Amino acid sequence: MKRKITLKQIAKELDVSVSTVSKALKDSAEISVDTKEKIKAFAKLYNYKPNNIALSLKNRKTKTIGIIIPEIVHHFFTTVIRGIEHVANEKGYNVIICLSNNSFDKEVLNLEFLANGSTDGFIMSVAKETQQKEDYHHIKEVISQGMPVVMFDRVIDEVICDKVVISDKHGAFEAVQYLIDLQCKKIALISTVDYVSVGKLRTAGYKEALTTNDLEVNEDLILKIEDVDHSQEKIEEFLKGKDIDAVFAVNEQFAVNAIKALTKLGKKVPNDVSVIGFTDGVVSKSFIPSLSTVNQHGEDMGAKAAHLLIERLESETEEQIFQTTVLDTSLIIRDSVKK
Amino acid sequence: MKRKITLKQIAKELDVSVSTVSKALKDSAEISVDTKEKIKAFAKLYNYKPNNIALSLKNRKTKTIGIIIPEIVHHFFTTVIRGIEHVANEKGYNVIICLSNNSFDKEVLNLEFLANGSTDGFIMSVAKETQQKEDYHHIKEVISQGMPVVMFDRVIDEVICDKVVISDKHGAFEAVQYLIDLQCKKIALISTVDYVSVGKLRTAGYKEALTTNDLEVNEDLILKIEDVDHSQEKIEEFLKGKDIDAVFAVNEQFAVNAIKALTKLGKKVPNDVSVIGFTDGVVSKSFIPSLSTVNQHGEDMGAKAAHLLIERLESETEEQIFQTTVLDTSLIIRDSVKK
DNA sequence: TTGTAGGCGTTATCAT
DNA sequence: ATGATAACGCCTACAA
Repeated sequence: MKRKITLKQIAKELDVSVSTVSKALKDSAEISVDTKEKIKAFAKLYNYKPNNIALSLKNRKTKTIGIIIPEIVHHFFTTVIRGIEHVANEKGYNVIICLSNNSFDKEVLNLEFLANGSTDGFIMSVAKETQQKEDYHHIKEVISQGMPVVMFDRVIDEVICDKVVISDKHGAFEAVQYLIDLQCKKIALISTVDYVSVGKLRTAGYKEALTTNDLEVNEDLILKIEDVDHSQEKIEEFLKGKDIDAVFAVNEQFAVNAIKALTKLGKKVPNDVSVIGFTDGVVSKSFIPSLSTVNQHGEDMGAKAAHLLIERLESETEEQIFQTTVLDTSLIIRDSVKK
Repeated sequence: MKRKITLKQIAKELDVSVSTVSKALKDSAEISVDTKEKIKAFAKLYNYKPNNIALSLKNRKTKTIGIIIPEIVHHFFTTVIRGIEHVANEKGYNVIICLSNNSFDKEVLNLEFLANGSTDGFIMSVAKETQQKEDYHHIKEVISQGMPVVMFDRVIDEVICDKVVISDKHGAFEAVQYLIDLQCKKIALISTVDYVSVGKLRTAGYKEALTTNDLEVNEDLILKIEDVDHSQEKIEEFLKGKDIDAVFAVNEQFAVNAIKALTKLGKKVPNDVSVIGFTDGVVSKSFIPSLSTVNQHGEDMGAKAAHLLIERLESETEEQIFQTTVLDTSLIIRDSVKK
């Protein structure tokens, strides 16, 4: 088995110096055509590839971007990753992904691991547990050490860095407005607990839409779910006996759960109750009835985040002004709402 | 902004040598308690962390495992990753994920990138395009350079390495046998094109179940889908006017598409037609009717793959015997089949 | 107890 | 046209 070959080995075999080999392979004008040919042929034969680690050490940069996300199940994150990769590859960067599994400790470990030389910068969406603990020292730490960080989706106000978010509040507003325009008057909200930033914002959008239209916010029609694993039961219990004509759910899962619960309770979607969810995923299209959702344009988000990060990585000056980019959502109307 | 601090800087600040610092931070007995204290305190203050890149270069190992998978949308891959991470972290390894997006070129790039020093070994499931081209030089290359590779799910016979697969054929067999036991006689198969190894195997299992039960294999009842993006139309067209009492689909997507098509055609699932899919994903549970599937135990698969890889990484001898581990599947019966 | 030197693989600078 | 040397950050055998 031929181990990976190094410049040194090539040099020895060909009885030249290491620097000659290095230059030859870079097609330097300093080296004679003869030797260049010889060296290149040999290198090709042994499939020489420069060692990234050595290059990284020498250049003090890795040309790779680290992505840290809570979980990968979500179709949304997949699209964001695609957007990041697209831009990154175009600019000659590689991308490596680490999952926090929504665990604070895991997030800290991942960040430390990647920050110690493995990446030039980060694009991240923080773990639920981290938002709950409100402990962001690990992120601030890497930033203070000069690693650029771009946050997306679940962002933290108190961490100073570039951010890309969608207009959660406005997206929710539009969805609820749509329901109101359909003459719905008793619109339930199924949200997450408030420490999840997006849940909070979407709830705010819901409330604003109601008040803007002179509808009362009825806390009895608002459900906040802590434990996603048992959302189905919670939602069934919540909807039982409620007199409603629409449901707005802050994610795909809850929307599906709501429809199932409503069906169980003998209500027809969309005839009796219209339902709109948030985040367009795989389930939305497949589900019967297909789900109306607020679409988040994940790919644009990823692309924007990558641009912001790379710009910072490659700018000479240490710009201290950070920006938050707000991307619009769009409403996708499918079968789960009345026509 | 305090840049990341190095041993050298600490040494200079404290007016000692670099090796003294290095030893002190490792709590070496060679260094006096006084200096150790002093150095440790200073290091802590400046949050010193050894540079991974330098360590990797020195040790010629990175303690990280590279995962290369076609796409991340599949719930199945998510579970595999979880299994890998669990074992890897336990053994002190980190995990980085790269996506091939089912593209051959991307797979080659990812492999080259990670093979040049970034990882100690790979766990991978090959891209669809790669299986189609039957070009595996890139994988053979890294293996010949001494990087252990473990393949899972979509494995390649002609590449010699450890493999972890599920008993695709047997899983399919069991599913179809189940349908036969329900007295189904006209069972359609919706599969992928044959170059996708798992599609081929599952098709074989389907056929074997039929022949074992003295049922004829009717090629008219077999659909092979090339273009996943238009599977819905294909399936509708295929099922139109077909006299069948069951459908076995080789993935979740096709199963869902089939149910939708059947519903459109006025057939009831499961009363008129029973449906079983392969791979238990997010959609299966949510769908109405909930999907019966062949469950793949992705987490076990990932764990096994990680064990195999780490064993090879840490064994002194260069074992030349490779093993293929076959994991059992299990049938999950939900509402999409008759009781 | 502390320091020096060499090396991991590469490249840039400065000889020869 | 080619080679020697130093440096990136770390560790360790050996020297002082």
